[in-house]
Amino acid sequence: MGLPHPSVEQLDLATILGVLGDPTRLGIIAYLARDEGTPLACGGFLDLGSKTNLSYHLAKLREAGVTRTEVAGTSRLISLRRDDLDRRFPGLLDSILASARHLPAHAGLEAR
Amino acid sequence: MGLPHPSVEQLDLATILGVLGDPTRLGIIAYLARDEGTPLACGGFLDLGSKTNLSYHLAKLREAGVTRTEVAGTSRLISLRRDDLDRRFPGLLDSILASARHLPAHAGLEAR
DNA sequence: TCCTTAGTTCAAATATCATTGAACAATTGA
DNA sequence: TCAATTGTTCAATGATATTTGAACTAAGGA
Repeated sequence: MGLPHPSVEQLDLATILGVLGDPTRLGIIAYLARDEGTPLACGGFLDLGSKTNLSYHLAKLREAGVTRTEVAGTSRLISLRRDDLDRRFPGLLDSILASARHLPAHAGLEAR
Repeated sequence: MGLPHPSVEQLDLATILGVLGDPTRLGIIAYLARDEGTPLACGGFLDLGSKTNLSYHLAKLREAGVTRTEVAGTSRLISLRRDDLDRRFPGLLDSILASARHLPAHAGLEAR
């Protein structure tokens, strides 16, 4: 049984910007953007916060329509809603990801 | 005596996105983008909120580095920090403004 | 069946945000 | 000087947001 996701028409710019205005959540989408082909399980973000806290932030991202969450056994596979976001807000995701690339948090990621 | 503004190096992506994740503030920058050549006084935003409330939101935008506020007599002239934002976060402002253009709030503006 | 793994939900505590009206300050024009 | 115009500051209020640990659920494997 899938989790609730907003439709493309329901995507709201203020909501999306508000949700992305947080270092943890920017970190999450930076991780996801590293290889958009492979969805990540929640555990993949564990160095960004506690399990409970990540559950909270990942729900925010999903509810805002930034990410898609698929249930796979006991795991949740998280991916960026790239197509939907690009259709609704062209260029927005890319400019945010490019800007996030210069973030200290992401500089850390680069070193892995 | 000028008001405090963050330097270009101090511009923070999460802070900027957070500040723009609000309908009133998105409305303000949409107004400003209508004619970037002419700064607007606070009074120009009065249909977006009360005087007091606008003072609050305009301070948020200035403190995040989104807008510049120049003192001119009893007025404050507000403008977008287009150059600084483009230098630090290329394409970000434009994609947000383009996305904001499809907002209901901005549809109202179009009719003026 | 029993245990482990992977996440969620809940309640509580704290912090931050948004909005308002009243009072205030500074500039300008009569 | 007086009064009007433009905004800011303050205090109070109510609404959201963030974080935590404990308890919980659901799926998989031994």
